[in-house]
Amino acid sequence: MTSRARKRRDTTPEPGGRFAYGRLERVIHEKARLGILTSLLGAPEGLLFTELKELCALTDGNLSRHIQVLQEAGLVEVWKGFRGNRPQTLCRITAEGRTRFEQYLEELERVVADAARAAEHARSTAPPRTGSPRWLDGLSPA
Amino acid sequence: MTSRARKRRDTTPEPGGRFAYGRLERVIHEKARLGILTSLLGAPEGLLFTELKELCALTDGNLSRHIQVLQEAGLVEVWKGFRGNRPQTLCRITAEGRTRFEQYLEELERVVADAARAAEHARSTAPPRTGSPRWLDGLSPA
DNA sequence: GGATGTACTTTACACCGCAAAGTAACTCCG
DNA sequence: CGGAGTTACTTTGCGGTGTAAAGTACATCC
Repeated sequence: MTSRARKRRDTTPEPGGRFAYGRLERVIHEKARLGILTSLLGAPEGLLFTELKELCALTDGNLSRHIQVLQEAGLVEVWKGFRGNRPQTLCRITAEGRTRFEQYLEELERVVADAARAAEHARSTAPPRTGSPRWLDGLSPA
Repeated sequence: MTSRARKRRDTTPEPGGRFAYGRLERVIHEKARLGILTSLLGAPEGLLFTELKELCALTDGNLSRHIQVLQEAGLVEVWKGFRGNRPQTLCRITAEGRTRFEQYLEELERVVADAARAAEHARSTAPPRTGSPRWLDGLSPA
């Protein structure tokens, strides 16, 4: 049932693939942003720019940019105001942000579980292999 | 104890930070590569290019590039040879690759655990908040 | 023999994380 | 008062990179 009449070359992968992890949203799947979202998940009342900066050990510019991205993606809301006379930015995860992050986390758990299963499987079937595989005709190490 | 004599501006974050996740290696922390490494973890004897392509639902070019990156990082070995008269590429995770990936996975578990804790904490303390936070003087939604 | 398929590699580019520099307003000190 | 330093950010610049598209080389089918 491979469709006939593909005009030009088309290497589009069939969806699926046991280890494709398509649900790992790009916007979320990022070191720094993972930290930010995790922090915010635990603080429904929101966190200040400075608090986030500390928690995630980010530079100002870095954090600024990531917040902007998360905001544009609709994952967080940003409130700008003043505390006394200094500017203060408050970030809060949105309802949508929470659900999307939770979906992402489910997929992450799947990664961890798959890896654990894989490691287990490998350990139980074959002793850790070294040396060259011999079932290839002409073989070269790189 | 903040060091005196910082000549110019320096926003370098102190290492640490509860949600910094510094152990999430860049090379590994990538959707596609996560799939590849997980696949390889479960197959100590290695996997063929085509098998990986299927498993991870990647295009040829894409997979080629990622394998190259992983190889340059020392995480996988690549063997090139022929099966019959067609070229066949075999990838195998290296010993170092396995340990680095396992370290990465530990950090990933930490992310998941932290997020779970955060969600739990949020649920138990405050009812999900909506509306504007009122403890900022001049507030504006964006 | 050329059209199509397999098994890749190479190229091209748009996007993006991150550090450094910039802005603006306040505070401290001599 | 002035300027040096701090806070709380935003903007800019650039080097790195994921991905689609095109390219290569060989084999097979009609």
